[in-house]
Amino acid sequence: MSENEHRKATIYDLSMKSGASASTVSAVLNGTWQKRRISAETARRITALAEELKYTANQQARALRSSRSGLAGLLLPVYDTRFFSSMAQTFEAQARQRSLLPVVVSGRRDPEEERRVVESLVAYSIDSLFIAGATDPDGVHRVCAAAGIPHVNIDLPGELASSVISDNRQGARALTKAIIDHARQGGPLSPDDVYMFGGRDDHASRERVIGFHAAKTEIFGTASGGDTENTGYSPSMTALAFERFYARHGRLPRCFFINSSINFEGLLRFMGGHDEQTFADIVVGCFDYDPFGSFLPFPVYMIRPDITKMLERGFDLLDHENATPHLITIEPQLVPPRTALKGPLDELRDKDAR
Amino acid sequence: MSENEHRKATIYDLSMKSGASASTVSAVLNGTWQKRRISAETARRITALAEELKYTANQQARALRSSRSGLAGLLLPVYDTRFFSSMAQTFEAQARQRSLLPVVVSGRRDPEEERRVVESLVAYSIDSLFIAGATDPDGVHRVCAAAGIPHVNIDLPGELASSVISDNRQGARALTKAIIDHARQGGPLSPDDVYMFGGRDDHASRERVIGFHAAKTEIFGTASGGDTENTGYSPSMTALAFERFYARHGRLPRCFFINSSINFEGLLRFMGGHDEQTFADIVVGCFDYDPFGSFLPFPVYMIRPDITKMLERGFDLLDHENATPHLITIEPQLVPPRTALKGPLDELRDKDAR
DNA sequence: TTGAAAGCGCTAACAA
DNA sequence: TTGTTAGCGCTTTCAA
Repeated sequence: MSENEHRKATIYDLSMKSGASASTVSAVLNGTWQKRRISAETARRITALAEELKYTANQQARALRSSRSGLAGLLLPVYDTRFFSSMAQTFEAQARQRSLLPVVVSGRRDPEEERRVVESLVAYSIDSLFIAGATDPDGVHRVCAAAGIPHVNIDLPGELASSVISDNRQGARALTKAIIDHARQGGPLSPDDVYMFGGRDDHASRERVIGFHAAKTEIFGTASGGDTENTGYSPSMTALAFERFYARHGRLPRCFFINSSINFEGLLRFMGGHDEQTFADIVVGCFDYDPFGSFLPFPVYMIRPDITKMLERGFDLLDHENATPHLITIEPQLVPPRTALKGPLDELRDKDAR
Repeated sequence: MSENEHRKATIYDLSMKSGASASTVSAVLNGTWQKRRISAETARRITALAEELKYTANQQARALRSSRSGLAGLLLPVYDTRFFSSMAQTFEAQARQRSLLPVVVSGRRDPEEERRVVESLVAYSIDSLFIAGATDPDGVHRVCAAAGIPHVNIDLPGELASSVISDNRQGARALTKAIIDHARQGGPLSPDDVYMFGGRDDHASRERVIGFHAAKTEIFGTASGGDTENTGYSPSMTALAFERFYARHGRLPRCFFINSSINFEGLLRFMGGHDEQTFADIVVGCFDYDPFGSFLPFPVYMIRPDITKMLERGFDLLDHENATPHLITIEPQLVPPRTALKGPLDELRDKDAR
């Protein structure tokens, strides 16, 4: 404590001390002074004074008056997944580059909660909203539209606003081919050896199922039925699905595709109850990237969506204000087993090592 | 599009339509109406009208007037680690319970950046700040103090403000004992077989080193020297440390303690370049929790800090406004290998499975 | 090249 | 029990 906790300086303080009017001070400090033909000398004086008094503008006042808050929102389902936390990280960097303050919130895959948290953002008049992985993007769209807030969907498309998504179908196809090819090296494989677990009835999952079947058909000439199990985005339901399969067949499928890292956690739970034997000859694909997944005791192929590019396109869309909703598709990356990719923070972390 | 994008309703709109004055409307809508002795009937009428017009208060105006913004800040080093993303998730829940809007920012372990991002929060007059894992908590403290913003340190203590931290020393001691006990089951072990990698010269790392040596001394009677390697919080530096060790000894240590999941990623990178033989008989401890880490092809013990409790104590401290800085220590949890703990979101995810 | 003045939407004395 | 009034700190015409 002991610090000088005096009120923050305002433009009126600067106005007093500089002899200039408050409006002049305001113009100098928010960069519009050239336009207002204020002399460079005056500007310099005021800037120097501002620095000396450590002036920073009150954003609430600015927002109230100009009705632009300088806040950019990102709606996530959850944070604690590699995919979404990377997205938060990347979003923060990109928002700051545009001198916006990022506000990240999570809707917990509950349409009600999604609406509530977005309304809490709307109450702060955020300037724009990125909707990532919402259960009900169109519901969220409606609350944004009612408040006149520009918004884009990221990773999961909506009908009513522009969207930037991963190429789920091609990604799933490539992933499926990769695990089948790998599994075949261990001996002949039939379509019945190739399963898919996780996901639910959303756009991404549907596209991935299509890609999954496309790859099976290309390779085997047929896709066999009953080879996908919809478990929602739930670790425990996914674990149960594995238990059921195991109880029925006395083994896991030779080769399977897991819909996301959240579902992958279901496999981890299953692993907790079974010995290493059980996993001796399986080959797994996961439509998500987590560096730890890559080093499990069996081969794991993963798909990493290109988050940086998705967000960049999202900002582009907001800048250009299209009349009709656009759909932009971004190619994801296939990550082979035992690969530790560098993240967006790697240079930071490295720089940081003393 | 096509939506009715009309201006949001204000208390004046409600005042007009209800016949009551703006201040009455305001009092009703912000809950102070009992105190102002406004009749229940009036309150009811106005509330109903507000609902009908979907009124929500303009938080900027409220903040400007009342100088309380309703924003609660959390400063993290990075998001994309299980520990910090769980913290963000838990923080959001707890902030919302107190009807605050959580704003999470990352300082990237750079004192400069930390100050900058905190200043950006101060510009929005956040009501309080949680400082988690800052490189320079006291620097951040100074900018908060200058602006009169209440703040607490979480997980890493500061000298100048109250702090809630994990019991790093006892946690490290328990972790070290656990890995030594486990490794001894595979044959006799000498103190030279037990190493520590990662961390740097901060409070947490120092405490962990003390706990690490305490455990070794308790078990072996001596701690041997040169058994810790400071790599910073950098995956690549940690990977290099493993490479160096391997080059010198032709193997990894039988038993080692990794300071955090970020350093653990260094081991993953090392794994990418070496075959499974190399990891056949090692036992690893990690002072951090990641569900994937638990299922690597060798035993991994982990320590999970009790994030929920740390944040709760943090909010308590802010509520009670102590004059002198307090230090609160929270016991972390030891997680044995092949354990998939449930997270704070588990019920949500499960509920979610259809 | 600059200043005066109005007002963004809300809260909180103070009056009535 | 309710209304009037004066700002919070800023932006933005409009006038000088």
